[in-house]
Amino acid sequence: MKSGFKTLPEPHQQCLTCPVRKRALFNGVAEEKLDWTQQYRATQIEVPPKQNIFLEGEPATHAYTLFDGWALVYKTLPNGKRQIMRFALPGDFLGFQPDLEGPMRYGVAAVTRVVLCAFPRSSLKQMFTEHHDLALQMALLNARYMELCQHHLMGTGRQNARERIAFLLLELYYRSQMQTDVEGEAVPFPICQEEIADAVGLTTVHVNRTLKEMRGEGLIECAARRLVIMDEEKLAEIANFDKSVIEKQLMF
Amino acid sequence: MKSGFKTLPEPHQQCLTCPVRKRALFNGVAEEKLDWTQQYRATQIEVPPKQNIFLEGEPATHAYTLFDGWALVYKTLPNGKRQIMRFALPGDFLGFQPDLEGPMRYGVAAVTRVVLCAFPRSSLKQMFTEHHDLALQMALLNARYMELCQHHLMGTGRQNARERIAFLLLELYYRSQMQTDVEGEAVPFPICQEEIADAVGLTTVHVNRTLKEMRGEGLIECAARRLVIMDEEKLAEIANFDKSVIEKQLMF
DNA sequence: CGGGTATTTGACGACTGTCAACGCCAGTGG
DNA sequence: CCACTGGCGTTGACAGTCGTCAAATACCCG
Repeated sequence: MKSGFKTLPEPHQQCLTCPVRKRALFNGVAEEKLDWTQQYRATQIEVPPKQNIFLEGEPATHAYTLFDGWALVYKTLPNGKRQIMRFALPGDFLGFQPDLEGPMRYGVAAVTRVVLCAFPRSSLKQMFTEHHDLALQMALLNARYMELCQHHLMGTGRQNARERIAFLLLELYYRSQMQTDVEGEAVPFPICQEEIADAVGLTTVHVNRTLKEMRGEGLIECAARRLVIMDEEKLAEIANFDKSVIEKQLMF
Repeated sequence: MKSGFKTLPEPHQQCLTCPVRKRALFNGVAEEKLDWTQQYRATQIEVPPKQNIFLEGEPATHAYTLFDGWALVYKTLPNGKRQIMRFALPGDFLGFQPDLEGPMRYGVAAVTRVVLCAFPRSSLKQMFTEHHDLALQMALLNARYMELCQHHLMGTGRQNARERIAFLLLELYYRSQMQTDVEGEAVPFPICQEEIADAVGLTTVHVNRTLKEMRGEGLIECAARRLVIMDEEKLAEIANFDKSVIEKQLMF
């Protein structure tokens, strides 16, 4: 799958200019110390929509920071059913796992066209060992992803279709809004109903029915890869989404 | 709730003798460097069954390594429904989250009587900053918990009652077995059906029906706080539990 | 022995999945 | 320019899993 990768001629320093600095790995690392990241020969690559970045169970040479676009992190059951763990947005780190260099324990696929900053996985351990700010930062980042995963688990385990979908829409709405800093408007929403279904643990048919219902109630509008939240308050109520608490958690 | 805590007269060094060293925070830290943990004034405490260790949304003074007993990590929806994120077994770390010193984002409760080794949360950051092996170790530990959470999410989102329960039983069976190194026998199983239900996202009634069914088929036996897996292979098949893959992940 | 907690059971209904078909739209090629 | 094709969204009928409600039984501890 990786044969489609295309290496861009951008300079290494691009890696340090991730648009969403505050949630990237290098947040909190002193500017003057960033030079050494070059020694890990970071490279920028581009992946077209729908293409896999990691294949479940397969080895991988690099880990990545997502610079641009959306990706999805998933696992597949032996019977073929897919569960999406989380959607990755710019600034997110992809490819950290307990065995730093072992085969990937989850798959990652590009949703849109995606731009990645690559680190050789073989140097991750050294990187974290020599630069402890990075190790702590990675631990904190990972704790954040854990938070998302736990929310997700709570929703899937204890909420019905309406509630789960409302929750997902709000989560992506806020995370997306943080990227663009444009409030109250339509946010990019590049995922299809099948992806919503695989994320919240429903079938596409039922997701469709639920979205139709929500549109009918004037809660949301979604079309042409964009999402508008019409009645944020009511949607938040449905989702059991306590903005004051969760916003902080999403922001971190 | 914490009023029930009881401080034991054990020496600090107890903290370094967690029975499950290989998965504890100090794994990989050179023995001779462990002295400094004392400076964080680690204390051992004991918590009776059913008592909360962390309350959701409340501040907390300490984080913990679980030395003995089982605990459960949970979140609660505004409507009161509880979702158990994971069961913590000896060696597990409790209380790491993105905002190291902020209010707890999840609750933790003792399942059995529990023995904890406490670290002041206010010194966590310093601890991780000054000892980067610890920061990396924490990141890796956390990645492991993330793995469990993701498996859990996949099960809840994409498997039916039988499959989810089979998976949970096997997970706890293997994790529990690793603690005791006794194979093929009954393992301790101190959780009740309501806790199974809250973990896998079902009702107690349905959990009960499913367990009955499984017992009837000779797959398992569970009573008196103990669990026996009668037909491991068949249970693994039901759970879509690929032992060769998952055992490694559980072991890490 | 008594009271509280956990387990068990049955009847019923709702939510969600399955199957199948149709419509819409964009990209492709003649 | 138009037919063709594949992906995605939409809809309906029906079935099944699972939740709800309610009550009985078993178990544990003081």
